[in-house]
Amino acid sequence: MVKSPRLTKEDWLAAGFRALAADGPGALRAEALARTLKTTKGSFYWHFQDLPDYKAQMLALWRTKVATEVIDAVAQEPNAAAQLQRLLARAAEAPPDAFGGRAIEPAVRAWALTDSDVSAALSEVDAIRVAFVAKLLAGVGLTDPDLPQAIYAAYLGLDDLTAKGSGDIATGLPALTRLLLRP
Amino acid sequence: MVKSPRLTKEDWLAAGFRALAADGPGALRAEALARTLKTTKGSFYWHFQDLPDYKAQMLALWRTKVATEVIDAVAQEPNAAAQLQRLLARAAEAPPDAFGGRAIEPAVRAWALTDSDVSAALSEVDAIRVAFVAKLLAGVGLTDPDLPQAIYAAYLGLDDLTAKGSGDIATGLPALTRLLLRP
DNA sequence: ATGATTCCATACGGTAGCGTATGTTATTGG
DNA sequence: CCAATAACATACGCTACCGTATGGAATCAT
Repeated sequence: MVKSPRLTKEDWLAAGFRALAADGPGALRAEALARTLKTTKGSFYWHFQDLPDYKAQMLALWRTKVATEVIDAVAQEPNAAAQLQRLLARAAEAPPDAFGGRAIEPAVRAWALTDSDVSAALSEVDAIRVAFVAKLLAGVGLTDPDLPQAIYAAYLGLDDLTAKGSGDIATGLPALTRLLLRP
Repeated sequence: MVKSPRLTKEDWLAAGFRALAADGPGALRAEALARTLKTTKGSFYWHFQDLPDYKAQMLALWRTKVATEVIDAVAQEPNAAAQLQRLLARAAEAPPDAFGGRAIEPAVRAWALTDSDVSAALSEVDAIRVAFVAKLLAGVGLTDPDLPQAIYAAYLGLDDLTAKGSGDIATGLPALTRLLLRP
């Protein structure tokens, strides 16, 4: 299954996410991306107006992907307790390295440090996730208003700890799970 | 107290940390830093051999600063329980914006994504801190081997949540404290 | 003071990337 | 098969930065 030599907009965006995950936001350059795609920036500037336009489309794509990603993944579980366990177990897994997976989240967070649009989108995503965790916790009787943020912060921090490629997968969240679900 | 127009190596390094915190690792450029210091890169290349040398010195300085920073801050407390509470309370505070403070930690972590030396130093620092938290937790009878990593991850994640300058200080760790210290 | 040394300014060549302009090939509709 | 258009290649001027080289100013030792 050889790919067509013609590239789509989505090919460029996917390459952007790979570059972002591998080398950070500084790797989002037209000519560098063109080299990895074995083409030239003539293609880039046909599909996109300029770099800001390209980055905005990357951000929009990421934004829609992550909006419901985690929520959908646990929605199949029957009740809040099971959903919560599923969520925390998921957090302890090795992140999938595909685009949109958790592997690029630290890179997006790094990106947000220098781009206010990314920062705003990230704040939205964080708020959505914290609210979701709060709902699950309330379902098992934990109503401390600060707890959802703490749980979500642990989720983010474990991403940080594993993103450095130290090899070993962080195993902290099961410990939190035990702590939370004890009666 | 007007500063001397002559700059020291430390002035350059401090400017680097300000730039890193404000604009990310991509801001560590000789000429850009020179502009903020109202001088020229002639000074930079007198104090430092080149950019890699400069970055290595920044990293070494940060590395020594953070090695004992948090540990010293809580060492004055008499026992493990008090030290633990002090640590978690500290984590919930607004980070000091001075150099070496927690404000630059997300930036250093972003920096680590594209620099393996930074990544290695960060792994060391993480390991030291996790070990310290483990000691404190053991002092209050919590010996779950995964728990220190979870607590530290929450600490990191709260930095992420506040680093975006959303204004409101994260208040999640007190919730974790209550959860941990209940009998 | 003055000579030596430290510190900084300026000019230079080289590289890499941006965005545009324009030419060239590939694909499609009729 | 052949326009028409979509997709890409190439060349260009521009800017920003790197690292060096060298001259000049500030500071210090004696």
